[in-house]
Amino acid sequence: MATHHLTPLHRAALEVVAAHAGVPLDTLKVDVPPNPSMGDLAVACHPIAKATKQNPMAIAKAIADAFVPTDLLASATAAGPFVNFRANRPALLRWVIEQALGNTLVPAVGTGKTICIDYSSPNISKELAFHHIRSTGIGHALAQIFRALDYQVVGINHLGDWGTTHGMLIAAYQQWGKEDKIDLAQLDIAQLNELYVRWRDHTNPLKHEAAGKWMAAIVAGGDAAEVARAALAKEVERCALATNVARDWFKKLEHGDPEARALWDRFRAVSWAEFEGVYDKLGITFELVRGESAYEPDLADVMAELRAKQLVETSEGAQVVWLPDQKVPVIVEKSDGASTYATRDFASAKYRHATYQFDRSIYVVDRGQALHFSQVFGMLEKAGYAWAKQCEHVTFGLVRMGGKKTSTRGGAGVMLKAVLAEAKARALAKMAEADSPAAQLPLVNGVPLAEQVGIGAVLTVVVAMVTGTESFSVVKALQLTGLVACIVGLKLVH
RNA sequence: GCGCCCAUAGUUCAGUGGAUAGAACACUCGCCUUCUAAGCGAGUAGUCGCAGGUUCGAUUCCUGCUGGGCGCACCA
Repeated sequence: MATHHLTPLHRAALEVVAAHAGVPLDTLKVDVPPNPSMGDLAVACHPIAKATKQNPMAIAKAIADAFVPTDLLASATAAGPFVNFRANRPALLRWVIEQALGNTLVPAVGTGKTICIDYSSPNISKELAFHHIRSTGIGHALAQIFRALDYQVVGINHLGDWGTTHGMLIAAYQQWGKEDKIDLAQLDIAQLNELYVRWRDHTNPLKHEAAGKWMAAIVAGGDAAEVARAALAKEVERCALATNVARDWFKKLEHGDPEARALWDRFRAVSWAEFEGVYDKLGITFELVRGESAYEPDLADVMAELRAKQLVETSEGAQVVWLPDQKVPVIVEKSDGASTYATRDFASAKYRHATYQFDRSIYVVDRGQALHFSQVFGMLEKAGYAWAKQCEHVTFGLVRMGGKKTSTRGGAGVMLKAVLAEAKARALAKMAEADSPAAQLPLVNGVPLAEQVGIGAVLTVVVAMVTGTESFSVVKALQLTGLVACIVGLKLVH
């Protein structure tokens, strides 16, 4: 047990037991008794019993009998193999108040250390879906905690603004933009999102209107099956061609094609304006907003480096890196020569280390990305960077609403804006219904109280649910009881 | 098929190598001079998935099994 973070009270209890038994401090630990009436702190004597081959109950009794009150400890009693201590309340309270006033209640364990935290990192050109609040909220909470511990925190928003997805958007705009009379000057994120979803459907053979009939016919067999099979094959081929069109657009973008670049710039600006509004509402901030595209100039160097270190092989036309104990290699360059996000994350990790000399670099990303991050960290290690061990992937599970996933891939996403609006509306209704005096308070920091309460509740619940199969509902979040109510209350005070 | 994660109260989730495993919601009862709601108080609630192992002691650590989630090369 790390003894350097102990409060004087904990240390005092440990010292009493350790001194009497003649064992080092760090072999013992302090617990809280199951019942407050038993005492404030408990030290178990089992480790001493093990070391000295004595009866733990006898040891505890001997220590309690020999106890002499100290500045901080008022009494000691033996309870089975435990020594239970009661604190000297006035002395303890004085200590707590002094620490609180001096703002030293939280140990400054991070002084002089830098920590990079990658969170939120949404994809440009898609609306912020509800699930984005997980990474955003957890990352921001971690950042605040590390700041309180006196770390220098670099909150990073690694925008997904590069890659084939953006080729898809350009392709979709080329395909439908004109006929739909999409005005680039008036473009909004909903339209971009729609283009994206439409393109994904456009390149998915199973989304063809006749796909259901074909599948049925194939299952039924006979001559009709042959016809259906041919039609499906044709559709698959068309989708493959369309997919290549998107890949080509991304390649053009990577090579600086002016038309591709201009569209991408516009899509990016529209998206960022939208994101900023939401972050503002949530009270989320970043030290660095740097998209994947910013690493594009580094990619050639990364490839050269990986090749120089003889890590790259050609496999099925793509450039790949094999990692130990992995059945599938990491693709660092696609067969058409375009980059992948593994390469870009490799470059961004190097950038972060070069720029901030971080002691830790944390990525707050859902656990579906676990393989990806283990690959990126693995490549860094294989490339000889010792600091790869200081990189960590902080995972969390998917958010479910009503038992369903909230992914945007299929276009059935739940929008973050909608959830926040609902939270606000419900908070407002709740206040009015309870005839609460709070409803009379018009603004807190210029924002309607209901909005603060609603957002606070949603953020708190979303950050609190870290493991397992989460299920979220706004109604639940707004059951302002217990912990949630306390935290929301604190948020309002600040 | 392979890999990673998870399994605790009716539900959603905490938690720990040690003493009686917790909270919220739900449910039941009571209080707030009438009813309802909100509020407050109390109560009921558990084979800690199953089976072995390590240990003085396992819900916690290890192995196997079962059940669920996610991921497995040119999306990010």
